[in-house]
Amino acid sequence: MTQRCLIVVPTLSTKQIAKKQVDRNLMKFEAVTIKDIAKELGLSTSTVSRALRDSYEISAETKKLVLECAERLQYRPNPIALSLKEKRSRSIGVIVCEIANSFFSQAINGIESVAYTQGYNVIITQSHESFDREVTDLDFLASRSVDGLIISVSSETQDFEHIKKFHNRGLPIVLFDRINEDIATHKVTVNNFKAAFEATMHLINGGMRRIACIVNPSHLSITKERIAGYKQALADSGIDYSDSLIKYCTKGGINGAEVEVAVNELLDLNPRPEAIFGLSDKLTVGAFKTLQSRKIKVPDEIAVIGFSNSELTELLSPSLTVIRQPAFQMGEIATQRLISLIESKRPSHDFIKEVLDTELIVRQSSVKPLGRVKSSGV
Amino acid sequence: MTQRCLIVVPTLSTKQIAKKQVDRNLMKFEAVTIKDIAKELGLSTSTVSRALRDSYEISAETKKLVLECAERLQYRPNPIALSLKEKRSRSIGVIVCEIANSFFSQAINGIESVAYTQGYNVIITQSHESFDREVTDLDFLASRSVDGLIISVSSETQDFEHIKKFHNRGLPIVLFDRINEDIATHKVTVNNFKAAFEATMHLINGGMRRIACIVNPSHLSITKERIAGYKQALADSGIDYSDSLIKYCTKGGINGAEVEVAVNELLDLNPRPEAIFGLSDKLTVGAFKTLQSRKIKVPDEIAVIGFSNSELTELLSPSLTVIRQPAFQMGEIATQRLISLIESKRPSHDFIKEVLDTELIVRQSSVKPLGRVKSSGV
DNA sequence: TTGTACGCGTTATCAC
DNA sequence: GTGATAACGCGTACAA
Repeated sequence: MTQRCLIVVPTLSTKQIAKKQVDRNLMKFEAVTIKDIAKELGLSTSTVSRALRDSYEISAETKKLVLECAERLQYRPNPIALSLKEKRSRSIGVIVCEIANSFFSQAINGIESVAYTQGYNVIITQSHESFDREVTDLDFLASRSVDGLIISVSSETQDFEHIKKFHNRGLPIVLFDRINEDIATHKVTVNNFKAAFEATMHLINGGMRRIACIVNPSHLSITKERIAGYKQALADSGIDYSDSLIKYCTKGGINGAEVEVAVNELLDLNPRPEAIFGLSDKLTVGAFKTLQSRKIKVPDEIAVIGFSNSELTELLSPSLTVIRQPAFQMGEIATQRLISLIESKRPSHDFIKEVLDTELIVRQSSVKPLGRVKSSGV
Repeated sequence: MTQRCLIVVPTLSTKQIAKKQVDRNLMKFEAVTIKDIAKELGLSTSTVSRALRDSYEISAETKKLVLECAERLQYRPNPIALSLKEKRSRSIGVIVCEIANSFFSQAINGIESVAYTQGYNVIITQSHESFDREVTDLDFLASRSVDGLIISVSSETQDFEHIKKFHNRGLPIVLFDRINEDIATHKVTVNNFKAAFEATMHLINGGMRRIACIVNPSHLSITKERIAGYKQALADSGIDYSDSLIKYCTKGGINGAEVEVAVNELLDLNPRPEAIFGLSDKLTVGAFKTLQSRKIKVPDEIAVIGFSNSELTELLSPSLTVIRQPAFQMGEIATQRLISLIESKRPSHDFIKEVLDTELIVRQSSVKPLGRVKSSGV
C-alpha cells in the first residue's frame, strides 16, 4: 500500500506540473514553491524547507541538492504565505497628503532608506488632503497587515479617532509633521514655533510690521505652533496681532485656486500687508506664484517668506527666503522608531517626541530694498 | 466522544481568547478573524464566511446575526489569507528611479488614481538610477506577489533580461517612459523624437546653431529618440552635428555634481555653445542651476531649454522654456493597460505602444534678446 | 440551511 | 537525517 502510494505521487506531480504549464500559457504568473523542489527531488517539503534554512539536522549532501535545485528553478519564498504564518508582513504603511510635494517626497526617501536596509517594504498612500481618503487609506493599510504605520494627517483631519482605534488595538504607529498630542506614541516634528518666530522676526527686523500669513486649517498641530511663533514675534516687537491678516486654506493649497483667493484678499486689504508668510510648502509656492502672475513686485511691493523644501526656490526670481525642514532626516527617524516599536517584544511606554531644528535660508524675497536687514539666527 | 469534543471546543475557544488578550497587552496587533465570529456565535467558519459574502444558502436570520457580530467585533477580512488563496494580491508594483522628481511623482499620481478606483494597492519602489537596486526591487515586488508591474528603468539599465525573465513567466508588466522594444507588452511613452526636434528647431529658429545637449546614457530609449530628433533638426537646417556638444550623465543627474561637470565642460568649449538642451527633468534643472551659480546670463550668454515637469519652471528667472510631458495621463494609461492585462482571462498578444504628445512651452530662457523668435508649433 | 474537509505556501513539532 | 502533520485565515465543493 505504501509502495503504491509512492507510485501515485509522481502521477500527481505530473498532473501538477501539467497544470502549471497550462497556466503559464494562459499568462498566469505561477511561482515555484517548496513543493516543486520536493517533488523534483523526491523529498518531503519539510526536508526542503529545512535545507533551505540551513538547518543542522539536514545532511550536507541533501542541502547541496536542494540548494542547487532551488537555484535552478529560481525558487523564491512566498512572502504572502510567510506573512500568514508569522502574522507580520515586513512592510510598513505610509500616509501623507501628497507625494508630489518636496517635503513629503524627501521624507519618503528617508523612510525608504531606513526601511530598505532593515528589510521592510514601504507602501505609500496619499490622502490628497481628504479626511475620508485618509480613513480609507488607514483601513486599507491596517487590513493589509502592515506591521506599522507612519502618518502625517490630512489638512481636513480634526478628529484622530480613526488613528487611535488602530493604535489602541496595538498597531505600531509613528506620527510625523502634522501630529497629535493625544496619541501616546513616537512623534517626529520640527520646532515649528521657533521656525515661525525666527521667520517673523526676520521680517520685523527688516522693517515690516503688517505681516500676513497664509496657513493650513487652524486645527492642525503645525498651524497652531507656527501661528503661535508668529504671534510671539509680533508681541515681542510690540506689534498688534490682527485676524484679518491670517488667511486659511482648507485644502492646504493642494489646488492653487484656494491660495490665489487668499492672496487676492490680502492684496485688497487697505493698507496692504508688507509681507506674506507661507506656513507650508504648497502655500508658500502658491502665494509666490499668484504674486508673480499678478505682476506684484517681490519684495518691493510685498515680501515673501515661507516654509518650503523645494530645490528650486533659490533659483526663483527673486530667490525665495525659506524655512527648510530636515525632511529626509525626519523620515529616517520616524522609521527607526517605528521599526523599534514593531520589533520590541514588550509594549513600550516611554515615547519620544523628536523635535528637530529648521533652517532659515534668507534670500532676496524677504529683504526690502530700503529696509534694515538683520538676519535672525542661523 | 463527539459530545466530549463539543465540550472541548469552548475550552479551546476560551484559551484562544485569553491568548489574544495577552497579545493585545503585549501590544501585538491581532486582527479579528472569521473564527472568532464563529466561536462567538457557535457557528462554523464556513457559515460565517458565507453569511459575510451574503450567500443565498444562508438564512436571513443567521446573516443578520453574523453581520451584527462582525460589525461589533470590527471584523476585517485578512487580505493576506485571501492573496494566498486566490494567488493574487490586488496590488501593483511600480519601479521608478526617483519619486522626488516632478515627472515621476505626477505619473505616480496618475497610476494611483486609476489603481485606487479599481481597488488595487500601489507599492512604489525607487531604483535611484541604480541597476542593482532595480533588480532587487523587481525581485522584491515579484516575490511579494504583486499582480503586475509598471516600470521605468534606471539610467544604468542596458540589459532587460531581469524584466524579461518575469515577463516570460507570465507576470503582467507595462513599461513607460524609458522603455524597451524587445519586450512584447504594452508601453506608454511620448513622442520623444518630435519633442526634441521641435525644441531644437525652436532654438535654431531663434538664430542658434551651436546647440549642446546634456543627456542620459545613450542606451536608454528616451535618449536615443531625443538625440535622433535633435540630429534631425540639425540636419534639416544644414547644421553639422558634433559629438563634442553631447555630454552624457551616467546617473541621469540624480546628483547635481555630474551635471555641473558636464555644464562646465561645455562652457569651456571654444567656441562656447549658444544653447543647452536638457534631455530630462533633472538634467534641465541641474544645468540651469549650474549656470546660475556660475553667474552665466541666460539666455544672453547661453540659452536653456529642456524636458521638465516641475511646477516652478515658469517662476524661475529667466522663466524656463520646457517640454512638458503628460505625466499624469501616462500613469493613468499605463495602469489601465496593466489592469486589463491582469484581469484578462487569456494571454493577450496585441500590445499597444501608446505615444503621447508633449507640449513645448516657450518662455524666456530660450529666446536670445536679439535673436529672431519664431515659435515652432506647440 | 449548515457543517466538514481541503488547499493556498510555509514552518514548527513531533514521529520514525 | 528525514517525513508526516498541523496551523496561519479564508473560500468552497461536498456532505448531511
